[in-house]
Amino acid sequence: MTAPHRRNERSRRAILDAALALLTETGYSRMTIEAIAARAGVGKQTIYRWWRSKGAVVLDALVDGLPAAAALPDTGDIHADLRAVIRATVAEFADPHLSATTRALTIETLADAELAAQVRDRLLRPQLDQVRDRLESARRAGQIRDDAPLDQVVELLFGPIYHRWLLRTGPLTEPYADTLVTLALTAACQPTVGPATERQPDLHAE
Amino acid sequence: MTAPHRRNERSRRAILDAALALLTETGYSRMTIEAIAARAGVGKQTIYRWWRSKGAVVLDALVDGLPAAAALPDTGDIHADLRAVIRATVAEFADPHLSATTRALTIETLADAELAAQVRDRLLRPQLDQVRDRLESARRAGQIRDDAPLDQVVELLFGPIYHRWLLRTGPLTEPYADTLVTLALTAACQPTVGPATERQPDLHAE
Amino acid sequence: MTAPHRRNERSRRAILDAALALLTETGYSRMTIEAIAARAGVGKQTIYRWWRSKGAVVLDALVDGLPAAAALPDTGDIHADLRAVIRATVAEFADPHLSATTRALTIETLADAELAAQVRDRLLRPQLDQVRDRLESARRAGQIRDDAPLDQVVELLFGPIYHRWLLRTGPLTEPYADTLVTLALTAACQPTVGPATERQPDLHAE
Amino acid sequence: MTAPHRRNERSRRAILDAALALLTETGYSRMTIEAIAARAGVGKQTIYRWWRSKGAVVLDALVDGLPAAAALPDTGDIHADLRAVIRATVAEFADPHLSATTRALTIETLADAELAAQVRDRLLRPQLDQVRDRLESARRAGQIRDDAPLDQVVELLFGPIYHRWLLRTGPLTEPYADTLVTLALTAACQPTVGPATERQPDLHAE
DNA sequence: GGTTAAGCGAGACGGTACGTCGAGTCTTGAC
DNA sequence: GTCAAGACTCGACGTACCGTCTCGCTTAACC
Repeated sequence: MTAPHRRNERSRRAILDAALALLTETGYSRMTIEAIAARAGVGKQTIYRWWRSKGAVVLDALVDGLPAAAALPDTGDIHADLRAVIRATVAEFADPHLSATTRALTIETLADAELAAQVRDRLLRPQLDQVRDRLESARRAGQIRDDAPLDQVVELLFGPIYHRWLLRTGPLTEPYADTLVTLALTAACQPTVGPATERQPDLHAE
Repeated sequence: MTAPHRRNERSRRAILDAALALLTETGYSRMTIEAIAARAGVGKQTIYRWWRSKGAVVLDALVDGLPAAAALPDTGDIHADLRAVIRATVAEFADPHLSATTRALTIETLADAELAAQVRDRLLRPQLDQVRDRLESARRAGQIRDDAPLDQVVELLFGPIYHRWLLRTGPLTEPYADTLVTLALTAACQPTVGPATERQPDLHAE
Repeated sequence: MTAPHRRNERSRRAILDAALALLTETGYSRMTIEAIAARAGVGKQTIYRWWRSKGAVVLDALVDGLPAAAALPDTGDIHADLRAVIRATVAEFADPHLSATTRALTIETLADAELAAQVRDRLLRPQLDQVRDRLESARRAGQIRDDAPLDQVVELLFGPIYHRWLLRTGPLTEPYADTLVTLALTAACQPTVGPATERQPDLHAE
Repeated sequence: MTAPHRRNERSRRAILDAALALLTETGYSRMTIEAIAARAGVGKQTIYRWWRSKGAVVLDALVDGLPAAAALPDTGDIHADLRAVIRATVAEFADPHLSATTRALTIETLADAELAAQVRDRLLRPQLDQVRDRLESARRAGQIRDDAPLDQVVELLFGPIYHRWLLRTGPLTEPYADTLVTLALTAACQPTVGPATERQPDLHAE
């Protein structure tokens, strides 16, 4: 691979900025590499040299514009803490503007496994891990079952949101968020019903 | 709209067949209207005359090849019944071949709200409703809480599967399916934890 | 090949006109297919569909704009008649504008044998044949040697002009033209000097 | 200009060799500066620093590989001496390999007047001058007319060859060469026909 | 003999044009 | 009026080279 120290930082910035601007102005699918290059005052080749696809550029642009993930607040009240973050997440997905970008990027990931991994690890994992960490702290505090599969509880929270957003099967509102948190926590706190199931491997075990 | 009684059934079939074939052969995103027309031995116009987009053709092709949804078996054991259907669903998503098609359609869904509604109502809703109906029967049998929000419980089952499939955050296995069913049923059966939340409107109330 | 009756005459004309215009405005080498298409209000594909190269378009444009070759005037005075046509030819090559186009097309023919044949047969041969015909008439009138190789005499007239034009070894003026005609006719009229040479085959013999 | 004493001879050689190799391998028009640089293991800038264009490089490469021009043999028989050199010239143009190179350089010549002058003076003039010198000697020996325009006689010999080669209007054979010599010498030896023409300035008069 | 500016390889850069692809529209004749 | 066929305009694709521009490194000339 090319030594990255030769890379022109000014161009890199211009491209990411242009991508972000076009993303909000014209939407992902109507945005073209050619337009990004023109807007950034850059040759197309310079984009192709450093990124594999439109999706990769947008991903970089988004990650680049994101604040570093801080830990979730831990008030000691797991229910309240989760409600806050899930409400925020639901609101984000409900916002047509933010939603459009996510939607667009999701499309790209469906067709490009490499990109999907990047999106997952650089954009989403941090958010999921925040919640997981908060749940772990709650478990240590005895607020949720010892054998609760934390990863799946996290998915219990985010999965339905994605589902509803993706398939538009219902509104994304605050009461919805609250019910969701309650359901997930009930599943995580109460003793399980039904036959015992094999313990799921913890994806985060080191 | 053009009167459909003039429509050439032979062409319609050829187009849907070609679409299905190309879908599995070349994948959704590399498949073009032009290719469908060529493969079907049909003028491009004939496709544009009857369908709004590539996604619409594919949707028709898929729905066309699908069996009508029958009701889920009801053995009286809600846990066992759900486990069966969720295991099947997880297996379907884990299968690379079936998964490719779903993936394809999901892409289009993301970019086209009109199509999304069609996919949701013609392809997915029947499946979700089967599960919802089974849950309703369980509620009547007193096996789950009276005030459990059935729609959200359904999403508690399917959301995480979509999420894990979409983001590839973990394997889609049988034990995973079983744990998922247990968690969802726990949430639906056990008394809720945390503060009371506003009752969600039932999406199916008439 | 595609049935030509489907071809859009309006586009064809627009392309040839645009090519001719650009040829005189910007010169051959700075003229691009893209510019022709834009100027003609035509998709690039339409040019690529019907022509193999820029040179082919220009050739068509030139041939298209040319009057049908009439026979040279025959006053009975071969010397005067040739002087007229050779003076005109020399003037044409001396004109920077006309010359530029010829020069450009010649470049193209050097790299493309197919095109070269077209240029030779459709653009140049008619002109050469006019002169040859006039020489033949002079031979019949007993004004030049019976065994004079007419094709080579024609080349004796045009070859040096091309040479001088191509290599810029000297000015292209009227006196030059006149001397050239005199030399060529001397070669054609006077008895040959030196050892007898094998009779060259007449390229036009039927 | 940059002081040439700093110039890296190894690079110069590598570039000229690479140019010559690519010329015969891929042909002039498909050969690029980038390819020459890559092949020579040299930075592009090193080429641009010392040559103005692709043609200039090729010219240098060709001149570099050429023997110095010696005087033509002078047996006293002007016809025999010319026949020898013209036969050789015709053979050279008939050879597809040598011809390709000439063709290549001629292309560039057409588009670049500065280069044309170089080619003319460094490559062609020596050859033409050899013939001219031989003719001059013949004139002194009384073998050709006193007032014969030697420059134009030279062109009478070479022009038709170029013409036939360029336009591919006929074969380049020995008998053709011989006829050509006879015609040119007839024009130069015999009294002129037709009206007297203004004496052409001798291009070589000092 | 050490310093220093040049030439050097490498290759990124902003550009221009390439030739191709597919979109969606339009036209032609056959049925 | 629908169909197969396919030409049309349009716009973007990803690539190839252009000629210019740094970057460090090497090297030869002049102190």
